[in-house]
Amino acid sequence: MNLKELSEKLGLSQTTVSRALNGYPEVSEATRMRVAEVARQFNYSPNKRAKGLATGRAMAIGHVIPTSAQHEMVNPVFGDFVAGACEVYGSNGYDMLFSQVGDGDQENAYIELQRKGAIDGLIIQGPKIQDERIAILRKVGLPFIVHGRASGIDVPYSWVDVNNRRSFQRATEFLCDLGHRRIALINGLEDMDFAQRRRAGYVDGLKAKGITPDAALMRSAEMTEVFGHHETRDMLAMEDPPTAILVSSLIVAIGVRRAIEEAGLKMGQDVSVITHDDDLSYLRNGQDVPIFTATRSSVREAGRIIARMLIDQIQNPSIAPQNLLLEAELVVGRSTGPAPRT
Amino acid sequence: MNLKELSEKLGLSQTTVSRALNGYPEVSEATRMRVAEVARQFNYSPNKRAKGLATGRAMAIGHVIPTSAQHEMVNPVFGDFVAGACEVYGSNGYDMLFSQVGDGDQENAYIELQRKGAIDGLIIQGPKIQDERIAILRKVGLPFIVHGRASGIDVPYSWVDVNNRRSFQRATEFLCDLGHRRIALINGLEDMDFAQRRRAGYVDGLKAKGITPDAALMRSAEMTEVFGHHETRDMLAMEDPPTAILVSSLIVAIGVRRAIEEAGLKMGQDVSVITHDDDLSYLRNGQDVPIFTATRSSVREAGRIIARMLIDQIQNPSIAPQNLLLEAELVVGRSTGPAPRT
DNA sequence: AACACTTTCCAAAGCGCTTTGGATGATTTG
DNA sequence: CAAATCATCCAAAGCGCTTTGGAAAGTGTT
Repeated sequence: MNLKELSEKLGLSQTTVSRALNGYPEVSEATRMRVAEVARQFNYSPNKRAKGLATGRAMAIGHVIPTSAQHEMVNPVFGDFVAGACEVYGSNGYDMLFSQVGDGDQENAYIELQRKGAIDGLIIQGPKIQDERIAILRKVGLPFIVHGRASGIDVPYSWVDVNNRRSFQRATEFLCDLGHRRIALINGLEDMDFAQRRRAGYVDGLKAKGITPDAALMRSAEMTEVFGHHETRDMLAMEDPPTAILVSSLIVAIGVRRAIEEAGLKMGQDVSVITHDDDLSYLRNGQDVPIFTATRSSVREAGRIIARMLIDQIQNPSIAPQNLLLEAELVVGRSTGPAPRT
Repeated sequence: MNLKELSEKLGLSQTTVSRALNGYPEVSEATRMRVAEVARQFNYSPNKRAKGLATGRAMAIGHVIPTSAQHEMVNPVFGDFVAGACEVYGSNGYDMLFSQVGDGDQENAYIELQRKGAIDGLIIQGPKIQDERIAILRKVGLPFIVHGRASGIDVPYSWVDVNNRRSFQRATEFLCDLGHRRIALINGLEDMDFAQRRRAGYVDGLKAKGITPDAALMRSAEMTEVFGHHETRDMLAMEDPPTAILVSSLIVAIGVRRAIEEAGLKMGQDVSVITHDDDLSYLRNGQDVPIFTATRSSVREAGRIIARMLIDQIQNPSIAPQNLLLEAELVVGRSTGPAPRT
């Protein structure tokens, strides 16, 4: 059943049927009702490709996945983010489209995406320092919003980010106030913008309390459980081991905890841990009482916020770039305690 | 730059240019080269919507997300699966499209999806017992493959599944052979097909060893860390607590482990644990030595396999439904040991 | 009754591509 | 040398929708 057949069935022109269905005022309420009724009855719904071709809008929002070795999607944080965005897309009639793109020539990839007309806008995740995608997209003219920020990019662009620097500074100072002096940082990959900011916050916090940062206590890599375990075991074996560890993700923190326990120590007593918590649905930080003291900020909610912002921007292209800095809350759990006496 | 402009620039007809670009034989190699060169130079790429409209193919594969309370995407297993599929889609020119669909009338949703022509086929995840989606899709005529199976559906359809029953039976017998008699099962939601099969395997395993299943030792819910922790704490407080626990997911197992340790017990000594391990990239089961004894089967690889199968089916619609049963391997880690003497 | 508005509807063009059914000229064949 | 064949190319129709620019019918005004 297509428009033509439907209109024949109704004894109306395609124009009128189309207008009736899309809520244009040039059609009487009576015929609109009739059209709607018959359309429902025959299970008519317009062909998306044809509609897209005619209107120039795809009703889809893109997420580009670089073909790197470590696929972005496997990151559980990604899943929650995308779930949040998808909720908003869905209720606004947008679909979500992932396309895999060789990391080689990003530039052409975006131009092509624009040309192909498969999407109306896109979200950039995991911005790096000096991320080149921003300049490319500004040139290409596709609406986009960055989840995070890219240090070193001065041109205006829309972003939504968590105040990583402040939250890690607070967490660091919190640990200092508990008497800790040897505080480690297990960070994400340091070419990622958020990781840089977290480190800056951590260093600021230490300095504010008169502690000199120690490079041996700063680790960074892809945020896996195994990584957290490995680095913690390594550091606990040092002659001057840390008494507290600041961790970038709950998944990593689980590895940290495993290493602490394997060493026969007790978390929150012998070693304090604060982690960032993205409030993942499948990996809650405890139920009532938080397991870990954490800087918490729901990434799923961030997904919702960004999706809404992007849809706004698509529907109203003249809008100026918007920015939003979310504050993480510091929730105190049972993984922190006063520094042990030596 | 569209086809018309490009063909004018080349002094050729749209027909010829289109054919040159799509590899048809009716065009000389010389002009084909020329066309390709100029197309690259002007960064031409065909409009996807127009192409789709003309060819009737969308070059996109759908994943439908029901708008339930618990969003499917937040499941890390989902992320890995989808990443695997996306790799294969990408290298075959397909995009991946998620659409949110009210759980209310699934039937109409699929008919609409077909009608809208936004996708060429789809993957069904998380099949339930007697899953109605299969019948609907067969009727609608969209190619699809089920990740998992749906008990109670007898008509032929394509699926790829892990032999959940056998792997859980093996795991159960493995525990029995270690002397355990009180073996608990912490399962996923039991309206999910895989959960049913795992339970059946578990019960079979017990019976094969002459043990009567105890309903008090079988728990099931959404597979979160908190759930694993909660149920384990609950069961360890029983007067006749289990000495071994079979767990449905690594995430749940992490909660189980937390509860065991909180109770002052030692995993692999006081309480043995076997978990299913989907081999998630961000949540590896240890590095060299596995932490948990586990039934392992990479869900990411499953994603790749299914994607390939689906693309086959799309390109060759006359193909008969295909089925593939993957075997999980039982890897022995440090979470299991002989039953403690009482 | 003649006029100007509204209201309600329609025919046809256009979105950018593929594909059918020739047309044209070059090459081979009897 | 005329006829048949082949290699290249093209004009135009069509995919299913929206939207422009009217036309026809109904309403109210003088």
